[in-house]
Amino acid sequence: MAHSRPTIHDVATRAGVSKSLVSLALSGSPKVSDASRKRIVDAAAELGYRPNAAARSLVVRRSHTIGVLILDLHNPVFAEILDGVQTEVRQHGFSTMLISGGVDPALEQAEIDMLLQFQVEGLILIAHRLPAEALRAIAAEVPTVIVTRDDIAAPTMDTVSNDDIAGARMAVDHLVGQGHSRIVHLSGGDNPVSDARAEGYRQAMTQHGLAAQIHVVPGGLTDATGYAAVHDALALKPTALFVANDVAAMGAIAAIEYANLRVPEDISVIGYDGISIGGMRRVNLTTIAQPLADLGRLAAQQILRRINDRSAPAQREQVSATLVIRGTTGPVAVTPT
Amino acid sequence: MAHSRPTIHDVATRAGVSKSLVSLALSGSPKVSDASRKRIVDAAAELGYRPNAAARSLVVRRSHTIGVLILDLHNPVFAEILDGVQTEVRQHGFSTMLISGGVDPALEQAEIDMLLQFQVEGLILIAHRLPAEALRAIAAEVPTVIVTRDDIAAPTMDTVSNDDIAGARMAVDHLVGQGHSRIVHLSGGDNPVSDARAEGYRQAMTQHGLAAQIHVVPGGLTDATGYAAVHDALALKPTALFVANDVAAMGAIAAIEYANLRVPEDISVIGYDGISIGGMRRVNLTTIAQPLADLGRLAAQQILRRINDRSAPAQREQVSATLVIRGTTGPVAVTPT
DNA sequence: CATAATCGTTGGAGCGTTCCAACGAAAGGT
DNA sequence: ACCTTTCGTTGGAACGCTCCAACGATTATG
Repeated sequence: MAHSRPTIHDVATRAGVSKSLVSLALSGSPKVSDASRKRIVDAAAELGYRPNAAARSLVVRRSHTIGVLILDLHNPVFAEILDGVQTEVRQHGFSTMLISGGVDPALEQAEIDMLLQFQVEGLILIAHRLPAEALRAIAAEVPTVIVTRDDIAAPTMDTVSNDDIAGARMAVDHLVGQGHSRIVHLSGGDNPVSDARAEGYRQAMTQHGLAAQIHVVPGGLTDATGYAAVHDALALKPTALFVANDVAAMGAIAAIEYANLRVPEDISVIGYDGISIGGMRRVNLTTIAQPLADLGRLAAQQILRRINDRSAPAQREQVSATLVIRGTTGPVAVTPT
Repeated sequence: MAHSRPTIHDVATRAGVSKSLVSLALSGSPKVSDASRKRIVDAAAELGYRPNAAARSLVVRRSHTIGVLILDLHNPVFAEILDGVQTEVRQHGFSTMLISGGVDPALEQAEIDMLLQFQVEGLILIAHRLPAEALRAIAAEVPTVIVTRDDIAAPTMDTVSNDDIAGARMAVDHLVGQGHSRIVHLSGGDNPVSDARAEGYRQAMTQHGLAAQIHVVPGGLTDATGYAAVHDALALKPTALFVANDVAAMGAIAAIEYANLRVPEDISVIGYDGISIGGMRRVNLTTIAQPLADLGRLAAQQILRRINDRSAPAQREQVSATLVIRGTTGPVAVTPT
């Protein structure tokens, strides 16, 4: 039973040298004789030696780990962002410690505390629910970047997001371009991202002279809430729906079809996010696509930058979303419902 | 600039006690006077003290972290399993360190090495690609549980999986029950899980006296590979397709519809996994559903059990999949294509 | 009243590393 | 022949924490 792992000391005695030399050899120092190096490497291999990262990080005061908080793993958006983070971060010799937050902001704070105890060198928060104040406190302590939100400012906190207002306007523009005017927005509930998208909807509607047609139906960001919100939306007799995100849009489409209406013939639906399943022909969802993996990649780059220079000025990067026209939107019917 | 974090020593001097007492007080020992405890707690709060997990784990020789390796974050199956792992593990005061493996098995091994350097107390491998030998070496060193595979045995390695052969048979049974006989299997490529599902398909076909109809078209586990494999499958003029997993099934359906055939009227399609998006009405995929979150939960329970008793006998838990009939399968057409 | 037990507290050792100052031996320069 | 440099190597301190043995002061026991 290899119950206690071999330490550097075990390797040293086996190779007949001092532990210092083992450390030197294993970190690839040039000032170790070839003979010693070989003996050390062999001894380490025979013993199955693996350096203890906790001990190392204690002395070098670096953990080479960055913490990632994800709101909800079920939403594929976040998995795709995470993937971008992961690949970028790994290339620079860092690991990620992942926490998926719960619904409760207090729990979220506890999770972050735990990450900080592990001495993560940076924090990437993907769609969190923390109050601005708590966020600033965290950012003051450790390099932090927020993904998908940029409404909170702190001197040393970076953000990477897409311009939700602009994206929402693109959605409405597309719908109007297809001849729609009775365009209802299914909101994503009470959070900054959804607020911005609703705001973009209002702006674009107003700009197109459709201020009188503005209707925001409260909903959520999940399949179920999208499904449920359709009932209220249909009462407004829309010809098109702009839904706050793709997942909810898929739920909405289900509900529309359940009500014996066709998409897009009777009602056009456009989502937001650009999750990959939306691109599967089975789903075929028209959407405003964010470059999700890029979002993750950029977040990783920002955090690495700030780790190297903690006092760098706050950077708020924006990526631009693009309209992806697929099968759930079409021209308005000649005889409106 | 709070560049160097306060240590236990800082708290001690501020509270006017020794660092030992601080340690005692903060770990909730009863042998600390109320007066001292209060002073210590206050001092810690004022300083924003946060214990250094690396230092602690060095001395207590426990990291309270378990490592999770995920093959591919893009497949929603894994996210759902991970979610189950996460909630269970957290309840027991553990954290997770997540790595999403690449395509390259060598890279996977490197990732695991890194997890081990961080002194994770256990390893949960969700759909890995490691050779049996490497796996046994790892299991000998640290508690390990494999999710979604049970073909490799090691004395101290647990597995949790569903019975893929039985599940695949259920799929075929369902199709046969709908009158199908020209049932083609789109395989998931060359990996143990896909092999088992193909094997179940063959067994069931044989059992139903359809041995002559057995056709396995090589494919993969992604949307794109499912889409691509349909071309070969259609050449066999099937009335039903059993696809190795849900994601590929969605790709397959897209390809079928692109070929101007209808699902399920012309061709029935059944998948495997039970990912949640399959349940969205927009997708509405008939499938063999694994209890994914349960899979994750069980894996977590096994790892925790083994952490407490490293020499426990290997446990191979199986969960049972269930047939979920939705809209992509139906009775065979009276005039077969 | 002396001794023993209890209480709250403390210094120090040790966890597995890295890194620095310093070592002796060999090689080079004069 | 001596002094200096270079090379390979080493012991020990430090990182921040926990835990143990031991402390003095108070309280209980005989």
